[in-house]
Amino acid sequence: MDRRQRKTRTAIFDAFAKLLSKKDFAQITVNEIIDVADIGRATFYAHFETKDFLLKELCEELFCHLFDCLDENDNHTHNHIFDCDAPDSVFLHLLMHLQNNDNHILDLLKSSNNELFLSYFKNNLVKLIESQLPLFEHRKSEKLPHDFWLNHIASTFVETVRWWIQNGLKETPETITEYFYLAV
Amino acid sequence: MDRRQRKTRTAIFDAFAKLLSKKDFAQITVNEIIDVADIGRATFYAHFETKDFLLKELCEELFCHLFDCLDENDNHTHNHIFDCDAPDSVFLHLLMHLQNNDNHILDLLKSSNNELFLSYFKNNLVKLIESQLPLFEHRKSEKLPHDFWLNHIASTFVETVRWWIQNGLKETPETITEYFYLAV
DNA sequence: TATATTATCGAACGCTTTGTTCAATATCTA
DNA sequence: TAGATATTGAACAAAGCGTTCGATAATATA
Repeated sequence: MDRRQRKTRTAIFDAFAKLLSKKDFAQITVNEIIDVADIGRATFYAHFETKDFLLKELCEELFCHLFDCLDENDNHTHNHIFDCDAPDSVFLHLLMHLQNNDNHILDLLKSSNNELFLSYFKNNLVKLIESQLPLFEHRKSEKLPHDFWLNHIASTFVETVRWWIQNGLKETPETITEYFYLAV
Repeated sequence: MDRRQRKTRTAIFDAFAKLLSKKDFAQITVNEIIDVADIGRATFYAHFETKDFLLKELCEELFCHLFDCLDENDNHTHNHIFDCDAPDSVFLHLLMHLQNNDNHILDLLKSSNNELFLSYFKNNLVKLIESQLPLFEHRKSEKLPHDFWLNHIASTFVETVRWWIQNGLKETPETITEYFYLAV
């Protein structure tokens, strides 16, 4: 990819994420984005069809890639966000990266747009948890439909994260992981 | 309140709810609303400052009043949505009204705007659950912070409802209530 | 019933945002 | 260096927003 294109694209993403962490998606105008990104109007529309498509691509960049990397990490080893001294729990792993505010995901999850991002977060979590299901087999899971149970675990994790963030991240990732395992 | 005002107000609410059950809030224009409601443009703005305020008032009408009535029902008896042959669980109660599609809430929770309404739903649930907390004291709740536990119960109910609706309401309210109590 | 009050109407207005077009310019690649 | 490609900024039409105002219709009051 052309260096110019790359620079423009990241300038747009950065500006957009900055704005999203401050105000509602609906209130953000294209004019604001191109002002903050410091690019021409026509350039914006050369990259993204609309503001909605920009949002979609940002979410995919942030979450899908994140979880994709997590999957790959099970098999190979190469440098990416999940390549660090591995704690035993993949959930603890996630929380630690959140706490670090990697890719400013935390800022977005704190903002008024958090519902939006939490739903992306949950969708990707479901896939992840499916591969970790054996961890969650107890008395309860026998009496409940499989997909209900799956959804419940993912929801509980997401809502735990929401609670953690809304309360100002006072607890350690380890404590939150414990809460999660206790609740589920 | 003037009969004309009442008629206009409900015409707007009905039109808006109809549109919300079909398409995204962001894609709905004031022109569409006044077309469906069959009222003049100036009339709309005489009732609601903006589309956002209309949404807010609709949500309050739907959820706050609903839960307010539920509270009152504990003490007095008069005719409203929760005045029916009372099942023992207030949650079962809620699910039954959802299934009946009272006030078209179900249509809204099915739509692409469901996140929006589910978050209102949850906010009101938290208050309700606080009054029912003794029901939810088990082993787990002792080891978890009080507000975390409260949030967990409300989230679990909301996510149970979401799952139920997304799967096409195949189960009975009784079964869903059972799932909820098992999960939480 | 007669009168005063109040709500609705619809057309028109200025303003903001959107998404497109185009020719000039800058930057990349081979 | 030459050809290809990306960026730029200005200008444009179209659509939506929220307001204004005089005319008309419905309601409340006496």
